[in-house]
Amino acid sequence: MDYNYLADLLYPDVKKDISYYEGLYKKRDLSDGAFVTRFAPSPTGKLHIGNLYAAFTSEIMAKSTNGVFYLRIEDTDQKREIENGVQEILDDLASINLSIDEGPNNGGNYGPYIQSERLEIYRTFAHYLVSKGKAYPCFCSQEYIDQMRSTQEKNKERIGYYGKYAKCRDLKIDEIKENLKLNKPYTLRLRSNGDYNKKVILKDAVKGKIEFPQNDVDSVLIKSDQTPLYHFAHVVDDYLMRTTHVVRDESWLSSYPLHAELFYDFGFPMPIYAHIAPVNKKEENGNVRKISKRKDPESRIEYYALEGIPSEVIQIYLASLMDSSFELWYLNNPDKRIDEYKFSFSNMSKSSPLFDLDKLYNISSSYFSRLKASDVYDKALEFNSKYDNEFYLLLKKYKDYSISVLNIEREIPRPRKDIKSYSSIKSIIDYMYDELFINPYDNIEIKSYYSDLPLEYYINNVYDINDTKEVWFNKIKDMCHLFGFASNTKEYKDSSSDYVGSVSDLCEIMRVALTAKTMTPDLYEILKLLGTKRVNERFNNFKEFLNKNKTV
RNA sequence: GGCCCGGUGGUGAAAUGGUUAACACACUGCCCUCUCAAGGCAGCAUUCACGGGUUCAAGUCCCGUCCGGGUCACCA
Repeated sequence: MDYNYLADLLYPDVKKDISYYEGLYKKRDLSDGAFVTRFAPSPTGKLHIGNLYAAFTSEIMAKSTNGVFYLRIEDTDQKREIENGVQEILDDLASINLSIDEGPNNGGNYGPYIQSERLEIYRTFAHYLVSKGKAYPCFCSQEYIDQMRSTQEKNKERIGYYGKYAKCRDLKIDEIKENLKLNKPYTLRLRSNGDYNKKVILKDAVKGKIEFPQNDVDSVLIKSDQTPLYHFAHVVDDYLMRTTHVVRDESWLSSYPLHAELFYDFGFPMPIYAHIAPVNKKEENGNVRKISKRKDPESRIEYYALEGIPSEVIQIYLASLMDSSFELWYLNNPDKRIDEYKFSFSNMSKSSPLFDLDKLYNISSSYFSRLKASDVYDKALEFNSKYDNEFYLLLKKYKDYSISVLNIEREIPRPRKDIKSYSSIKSIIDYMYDELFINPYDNIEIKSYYSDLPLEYYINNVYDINDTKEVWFNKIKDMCHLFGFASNTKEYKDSSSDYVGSVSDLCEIMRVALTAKTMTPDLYEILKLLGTKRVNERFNNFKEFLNKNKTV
């Protein structure tokens, strides 16, 4: 058969040849050891943390080798596509701050980066394959395929379009012409030369050496609607975009033999593959499964936006999932950038990690504790402008004051670690704003030692806003005995029956009066920041509250 | 079912044939402390899925078994 004739018959519109595209998308001029990686999602809905894990892995490997990371949208299946799918992917990636070098919105010399805009390229490459006798049109109906499958299942044979089941493999040119004339829909299939009894070897960057039987299935390359299937598009695109490392989910492992054959047929060099295990999730009942957007709210990207977990934190978490040695390194080098760490595929776990929210929050609170107050303020302002207008306006109105509040026990060697997300800030400092201190004592449990007398004494005889912390606390200790409190906890523990409480209980009265909470940051700092007027007000209000509740 | 991948504490995991199986998160206790958050110290917990074999020596190498997962589309 004259394959050139067949190729022109099937693709009469193809005028260019593959060397045109090879010249157009030249080998990238990068330094030795630079990786070219990509993230190639389909616009079928929001991303989840597992997708992000793959995307981040690709990005960080490129970044840490001074390579290129690009985004390619795989939208060749219109049936599954959703509205705004591309935008959602872009938003999700932006929310964890991945730096995309090339993509639909970033430009680049290897585009288009959306597969539906590359159809002419695919047709040219399909034409090439047909002209080499490596692909052929298949007019088999869905009914035939279904029937073939059930026969194979019944006979316990391997399933697939191969060998004697590949009816269209050896169609005569006249038959093909006849079918085309009748406008019969057809797919383009690979004419496989593989031998199932021979091996093909994958040297995977993560999994190591894996042997498979060779592919001998005449897989569909181009659908009857003329759009390519993943396998075909992957080979063409990753070659033309000069990808050096294909990072993808391990579920692709089993289609490696097909991909290997396609690369071979085209005569293209193969990229290095890194098949990574998907992120899993443990259910309440102990079952482990792949993390899911629907079932696991914390797997959705919006969860982190809503919680106010910084993108850096997510990156640090993903990095430690990728390579647990990173964790130790980062602990010792908290000021370095993530990409300064030398990541390696071979350090990646071969098995699926379990998603661990506790660990993420732990990383988050450490992260927050290292920030400067003004940085926390800026980001908190930004966060609340989206999610909490009331708090946003307060932060904005009392800028310097708010920064001081956020600076309590911060920017010191062992800073507080109570903030774990931007959304948690409000509940930690809300009492510092009169506007949010409304009916504060409603839920206070009045303890036996609560009394307004120490407050009264404190404000009249002790309080001096200019005291240092040490002087202040010594004064507090001194006044303990006047009201039956032990001046230190040891004293109280030794003979608790002699006292109504200890100095910590005395402080608790002040703390509750000022903040309506029993647990807050440093009391001294709070007193200072609230200022004389408000301390007076709050003490008086608390006194009123105590009196009212005593009589009832 | 065929093919492929995986299996070290509750979790992430280190270990490259060589002490008592690191470290981090979580949990528990103690210390420190005006409460909390921290910080310090200690503890809990892995018969390295199971069974054989090789070796002076096995989590590590070999064989078998079991369990979990993936894949076998005109989805990606």
